[in-house]
Amino acid sequence: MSEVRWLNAEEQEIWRIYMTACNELSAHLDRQLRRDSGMPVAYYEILVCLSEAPGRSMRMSRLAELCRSSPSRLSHAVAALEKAGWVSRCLSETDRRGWVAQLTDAGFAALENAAPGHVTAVREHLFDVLSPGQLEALREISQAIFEGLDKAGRTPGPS
Amino acid sequence: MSEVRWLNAEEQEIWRIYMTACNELSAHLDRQLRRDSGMPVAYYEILVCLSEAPGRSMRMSRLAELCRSSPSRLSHAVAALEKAGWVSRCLSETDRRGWVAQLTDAGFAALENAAPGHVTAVREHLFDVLSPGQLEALREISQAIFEGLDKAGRTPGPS
DNA sequence: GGCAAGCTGTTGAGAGCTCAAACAATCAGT
DNA sequence: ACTGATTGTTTGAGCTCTCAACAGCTTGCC
Repeated sequence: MSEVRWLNAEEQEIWRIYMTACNELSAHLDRQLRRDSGMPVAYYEILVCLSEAPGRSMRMSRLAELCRSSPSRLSHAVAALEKAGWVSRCLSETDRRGWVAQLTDAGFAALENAAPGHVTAVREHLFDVLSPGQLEALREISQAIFEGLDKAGRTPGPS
Repeated sequence: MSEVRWLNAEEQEIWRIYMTACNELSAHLDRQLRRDSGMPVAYYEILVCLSEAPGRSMRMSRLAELCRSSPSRLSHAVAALEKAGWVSRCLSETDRRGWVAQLTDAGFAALENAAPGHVTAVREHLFDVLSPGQLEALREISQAIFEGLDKAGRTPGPS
């Protein structure tokens, strides 16, 4: 029940520029991918995960875990990808509750078509504007933030 | 027309952890604000901008600029905020094309109610997990990314 | 004055997300 | 086996965002 520790001007600026840069970068990449390949970044990441899996296929639950997606969100997304002909679904043979998503040939082709533009944009707007030291710092910073969230998530704390 | 410069394993890890940390932090704060105060972060930011403006009111176009929002998005958002009774709109007196959004007393009260929890969450998950040196680095990194995007936006370049 | 061009903001359709609810298959305990 | 809890996934409603199209006002120029 202690007093709120408000942000001073400097802290507000850091907070604001951090969120702005990340959001604008996400938005830029999403527009690029939609325009050039007709898919949002979230769908691209699903296809990438599938393409790297053995047999280009994976259980829905495992896929959701890798993509940091809720089961519901993944279910909707895979339904859309199925409609586009990029993914197919079939019942798991070992556990009849489960479904296995598989990348189709058309899906793999779409991914091969989309990847160069996407990777080029990431390199241009992230790796080309930061020094090696800054990249290492960014990794450590991001890990600290992520671990802080993760810990709080597992231990239902104050916020 | 040169070859694509793919990301190596280390670069992929940095890219991935950066996006994940920022997205998870955003999602965490959005859930907190929705749960405790019934508004998404995007709406909270609109209310903050208005609360700091003279007369707690501002032209829609200026507000969109400050919130880094498209005119359309802001228009939808303010319509929702008006429905909630937190914002009111009236025609500009100087330019009859324009509208002025104003924070209502109920909107100011909602903001006062929401701010402590939000700021506490930001402090807990950002400022409390990073050292002063990391915060300064994060500011510089974010500025570099943002300026890189901004420049590319004004000069229609490769991506 | 009159007209084209530009600015300001809204609207509607559609896409993707979240949340809560549902449902079927499995597991653990008796 | 039977029952209840748990797991894996889907579904539907509602919300917010994007994009493209539109409408009203203003400005500059003849």
